[in-house]
Amino acid sequence: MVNPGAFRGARKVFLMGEKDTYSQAVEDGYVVEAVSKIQCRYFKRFPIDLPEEEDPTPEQLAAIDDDEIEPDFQEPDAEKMTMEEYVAEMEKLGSRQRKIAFKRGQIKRWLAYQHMKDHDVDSKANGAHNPYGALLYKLTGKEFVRPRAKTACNVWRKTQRAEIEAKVKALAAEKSIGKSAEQESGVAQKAWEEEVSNPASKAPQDHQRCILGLIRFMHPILDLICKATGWKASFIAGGPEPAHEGKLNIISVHSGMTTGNIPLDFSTLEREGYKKHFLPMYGRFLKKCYLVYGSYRRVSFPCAAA
DNA sequence: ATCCACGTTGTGGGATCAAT
DNA sequence: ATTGATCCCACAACGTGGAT
Repeated sequence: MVNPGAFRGARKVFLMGEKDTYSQAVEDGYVVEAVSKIQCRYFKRFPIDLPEEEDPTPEQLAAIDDDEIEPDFQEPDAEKMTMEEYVAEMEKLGSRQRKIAFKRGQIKRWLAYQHMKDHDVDSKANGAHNPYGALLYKLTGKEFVRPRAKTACNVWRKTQRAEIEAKVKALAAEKSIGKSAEQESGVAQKAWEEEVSNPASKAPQDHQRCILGLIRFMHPILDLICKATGWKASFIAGGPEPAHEGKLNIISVHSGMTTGNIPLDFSTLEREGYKKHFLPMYGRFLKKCYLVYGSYRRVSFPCAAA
């Protein structure tokens, strides 16, 4: 047996059942909210005070009402007990809260790990490492940042500016500032600047990386175009693929569906004609683009990526 | 006995956020 | 640019069955 994992029995069964909800949330971009919801549902079924090795009965689980309002956990009342009792109660409350926080972390990690395993996610292709990051930055000219919420600390320190300023000045006078951090960030900064300002890489590996990420990159943009214009949008792209000895390939992405019970996108609705006429038309065009090299099959990418 | 393969867990430290 | 708080990821460590 391998490591049995943090969740077993009914707990594991429950979490397994939440995997789809989680994947949907990843796709639609509301992971944080979904995880919180799953955590709530988990604690409804498996209260933090229920021993780990103990499962609720199926009847108990079936009786759970997720919409039922959670009662607040009672804070100990200092007036109704001795100091020692109060301290003990507060410690109990604290340890219970730590336990909850830890369990929430476990649930979050478990869901992330399972999702990664099921969907074969390449973390390097996401987020900051997205090969389209630099391109997107160039296309839009600037980042599109969402408005930021205020933290309690930031609100508080507005009222303390004078004191903070004075203390900081006193401290800064005592300590000399190290150079190593400066150097370290200088290197990263240079790499970033190069990535943003340099022309797109011509290396076959980089082309292949971008080809593989094309759908993931284009789909959200097409969806946004549909929303912004009220139109339907399709995207078509093609050319030699380094990973297939430079053979021509066509990728198309469609956004927007027909009305009706079973909504269909452009290529699905017009499947026959799309395959018979549309793709060959585009293929003929591509062949004329790459024939310049003599044979589009061989010459375009002599050092095909592995 | 010892090493290897593997699925999983926990965490240190870097990245990011939200503000000035 | 700079800050502290928070978030997140890569990776080390773990547990255990199977191979040698």
